[in-house]
Order: sequence, then structure tokens, then C-alpha cells
Amino acid sequence: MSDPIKVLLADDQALVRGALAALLALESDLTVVAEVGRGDEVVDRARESGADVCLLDIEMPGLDGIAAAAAVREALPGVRTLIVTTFGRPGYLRRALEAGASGFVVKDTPARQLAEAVRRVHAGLRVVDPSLATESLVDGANPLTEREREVLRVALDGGTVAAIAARVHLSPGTVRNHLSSAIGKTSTSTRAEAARVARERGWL
Amino acid sequence: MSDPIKVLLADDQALVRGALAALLALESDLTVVAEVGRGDEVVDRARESGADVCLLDIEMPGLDGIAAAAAVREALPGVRTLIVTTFGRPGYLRRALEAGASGFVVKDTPARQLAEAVRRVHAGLRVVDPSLATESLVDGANPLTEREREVLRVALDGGTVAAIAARVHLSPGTVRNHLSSAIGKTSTSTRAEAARVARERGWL
DNA sequence: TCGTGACCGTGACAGCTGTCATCTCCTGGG
DNA sequence: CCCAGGAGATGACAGCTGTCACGGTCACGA
Repeated sequence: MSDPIKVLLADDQALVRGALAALLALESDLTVVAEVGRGDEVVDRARESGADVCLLDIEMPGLDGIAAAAAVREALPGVRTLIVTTFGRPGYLRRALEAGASGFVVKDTPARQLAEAVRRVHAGLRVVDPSLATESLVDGANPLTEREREVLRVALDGGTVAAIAARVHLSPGTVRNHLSSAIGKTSTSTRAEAARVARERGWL
Repeated sequence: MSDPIKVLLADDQALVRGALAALLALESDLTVVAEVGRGDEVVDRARESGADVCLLDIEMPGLDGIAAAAAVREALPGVRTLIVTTFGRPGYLRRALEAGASGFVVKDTPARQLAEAVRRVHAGLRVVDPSLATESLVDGANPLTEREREVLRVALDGGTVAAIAARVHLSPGTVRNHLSSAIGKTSTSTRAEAARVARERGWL
């Protein structure tokens, strides 16, 4: 039998991190060599520990899991990344694959499938949650422009147009134009609704 | 040595559920006797399995963890409940304790403390995340009335006042009055912001 | 019994929002 | 070269929103 697969775990919730470590420790061909709670520590710790596969949550402080996957791709081309996340938003899948992730699994897949996903990714295969793959095709690509996304992200907090304009350094009129455009593209009628829909689809 | 403590796990994410089971299985004095993914299955499965302690996530379909704790308290008075949740919102802690939960732990506590929390709860002790306990006192009680909460919950989706009014069966004018009152109580300036703040504080 | 407060509603008003037309500037195809 | 499209901005307009004042009902405790 060959050497065990070395795994790095990245999740901001310590309890989940420890629990996943316990779960993977049950597999004799896997070994957890590093655990981090922030996205911006992934590359350094992966290098130090000589990890083969990085399990990355998306919601993390410092750097989100998708950006961390891109950073790993850049700095350590031989290391595979597998996104493990709570939210199966179609846009996340697309962006994860664009960032060079080898796999995408949501947190409500059965526990025993996780180890298998790690093995497949390590073997150079792609692992994609099948239910999401189809949904991703149906939803199509992200229609929002960069500025529209930026404005919508700020609009999530719920402030007035004037407050949004101040935070993105634009004129209030321009902000309203971008919001109006985003409202149209999301088939909604208020900016709060548009922001919610865009977030749910992983467009932000 | 006495019999192991029988634990029921409730979390809507199968991966987290399985991982927590693996984590607790490392402790020789604990045994996971049931796992459920919905709040409304907790009481039945706890009864069947003869669980001593129920670990409950808050975000669950069917019945949320706090309501599930109340249901367990009602149907199985001898069974202790321990809330294990992602969000350390002060209002959640208060409501959890009011619902009869014996403990409240957030998911970024260290993994090894979970088993200890289970033991303490089983022994009849209260376990409360210390950082939250103080924060809960600072924030004070939920100042929103029942109607204000209802209107704010619907307002989270971001629709117009007319849409909210239709969903709660009130006149648009009344909805605006409730929203205005809620905006004042949250020290915000728009209903979207008020809804966000109220949700973050666990007031909804 | 009275006062208090939650609740529901109406009407009015200032201000904010969403939409549209229009303009300029810049960039990347064809 | 010209054109399309993103970005930034302005002005106008109808409609929506947040606020306030006011009136009414009901339940609860003093």
C-alpha cells in the first residue's frame, strides 16, 4: 500500500474542523496534516505540511475558500483543492471551478462520501455534486457586471442609496442606475430583493 | 465505570452530523445512539433511542433547534438538550434557555470541549458559552412586539410594503407603522437595515 | 374604574427610490 | 476606422417609503 493522502482542513468553525478531522481519521489511507481557520493561512500551511489535498470551506475570514483555491493553484500547482461548503449556490460552483478547484461538495452529502471524494480528487479526477451540476447549467452565467455586483454587495446591509454611494465612491445617481439594472436582471422590484436573489445564486 | 452517555445528534447537514458523530465516538464514555436531520424528528427518535442528551443545531427544517428543545422539555422531561449552533446571537441564547435547553455552545469552540460540555449537561449542570453570556446581558431583552417581528421576518425577503401587507394580512399603512417603529427600535433608517439588525441579534 | 400599551387603521407630507432619456469617456473587437 | 458595451454622471418624474398625528378597539394591571 502506498503512502497515505495528506489532507489540509480549512474551516472557520473549530468544532466542524475538529469533527471533520475525526471523520477522516477513520480512513486508514488518509491523514490530516494541517488545520486552519482562515483562508489566508492555507497556502503557507499547505506548503509546510506537504499536503496533497486541501479541503476548503467557502465562508472564511481573511480569504474565502474560492480565492484560497486560486491562491493554491498559483503557488502550489501540484496540490489539489476540494471545496466543501454549506451553500449549494450554482454561481459558487462555477466560480470554484474557474478558480482551479478539483471538486465541489455540499455539506449535506453523506459523511462516508467525503473520504471517497478526497481519494478521487487526489487521483486527479473531478468531483462535482451532481444535483448542483445540472442546476448550474439551468441558471446560466452570472449576468451582473463588476460594478453591479459591488453595489449589490453593499446594498445587502440595507442602507440608503446615499450611504451606498458613499461606501463605493460613486454618485447617488450612478448607484441608482446600477441598482435599477440589477433589479431588471434579477427580475425583482426592489434593491433589497435583488441583493437577496443575487446572493442566493452566488452572483456576489 | 458506569454506562456510557447516550447522545442524539440533530443537524441538517449530513456531513457535519457524521463528523460530529466521529468526534464523539473518540470518547469512551459517550455513544451516539441516533442522528436526525430535521427538528420535528427529534422527540420521536430521542424516545426510541433512550437518549440522555440531545445535541441540537438551530437551523433545521421542520422545527428549529430551540423549538425542538422546548418539545423535548415537554415530552421527555428527563432528557437534557444542548444547543450547538453556528451563530452566537445573543437573542438565541436567551430564547434557548427559556425553551429549557441546558446548554448553549457555538460551533467555533474547540472540538475537544464538546465532549466535556455533553458530560456537564448530562450531570445536570448548565453550560453556556462565556463570551455570549456577557454579550447577552449587554444587549438586553428583545424590544420588538410580536407584530413587529412578524412584519420584519417577511421584510427580510425584500419585497415592497404592499407585498408584505398581503403576506401578513394587514393594511399597507399598518405595515408601515410597524416597520417605522421597528426602525426606531433598531436605530436604523430603512426596513432592510432594521430586518438585518434584528436578525443578527436573534430578535426574529 | 382608569390608565397603559399593543394593535389596527387612515390621511397627509417630505423625502427617497426606481425608471428613463441623454450625455461623456474609455476599451476591445470586427 | 467604427461600433458595442461598460462605466460614470445628470435631470426629470411617478411612485413608494418613513414619519407623524390621530382615532379606535382590546386586554391587563393598578
